[in-house]
Amino acid sequence: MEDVFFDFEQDPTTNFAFWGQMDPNFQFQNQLDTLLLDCTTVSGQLSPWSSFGSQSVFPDEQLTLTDLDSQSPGHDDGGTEADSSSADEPAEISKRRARRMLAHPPYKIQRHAANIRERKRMLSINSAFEELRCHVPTFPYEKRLSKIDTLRLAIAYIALLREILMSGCDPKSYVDECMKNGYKNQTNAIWNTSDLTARLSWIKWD
DNA sequence: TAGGCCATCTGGTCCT
DNA sequence: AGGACCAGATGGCCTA
Repeated sequence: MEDVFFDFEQDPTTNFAFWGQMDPNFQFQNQLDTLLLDCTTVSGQLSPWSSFGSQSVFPDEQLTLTDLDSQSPGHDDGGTEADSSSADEPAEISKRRARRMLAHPPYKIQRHAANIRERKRMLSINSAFEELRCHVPTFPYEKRLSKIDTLRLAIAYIALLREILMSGCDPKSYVDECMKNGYKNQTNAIWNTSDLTARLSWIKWD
């Protein structure tokens, strides 16, 4: 886990992001989400393949996409490629031919629909991460947790909560005790890697 | 400028 | 057959 930025001396008015605050992109993401929902509806109406019937666009061709050179995604959809006559090798010709096939409108429409679905899926994952960030303890002005840090801290937090439950102690005194005595217990290893007790010391337990 | 993080596109695989 | 899920590739942004 990378170092977590935290400076107790830091002026609260500085521009360090606090995870509890609204993500500056949140509003934009919501708008994008709405847009994607609309697009999904539209793309559902489009139904890329149905609009072209059940007949394959490539009746004679079984495209071997894995054989294609990995063109930089999103930068060459195949439609911009010049028909150079310099490459005579059959393999090269086959590749170019395949790229041209991929540039056919039905494929592009289906791909575009898949991209929209994928973006929507990632948005839902990200919103779940946002929700999770709100449930893990952080320092008051700690930098917004990355996804991987959020997951690791959540795991550590759950482990600590389980220990507190098993101990039957008061949570605050349990954390205080851990801070005082250090990490003698091997079972603490799971959660003490995240400075969790230090973070928890900032929680108002009442 | 390098490295971390992230969004996006993409093709393959699995599932319904 | 089509959608969900996944991982790789890529480029942009930000920070030390």
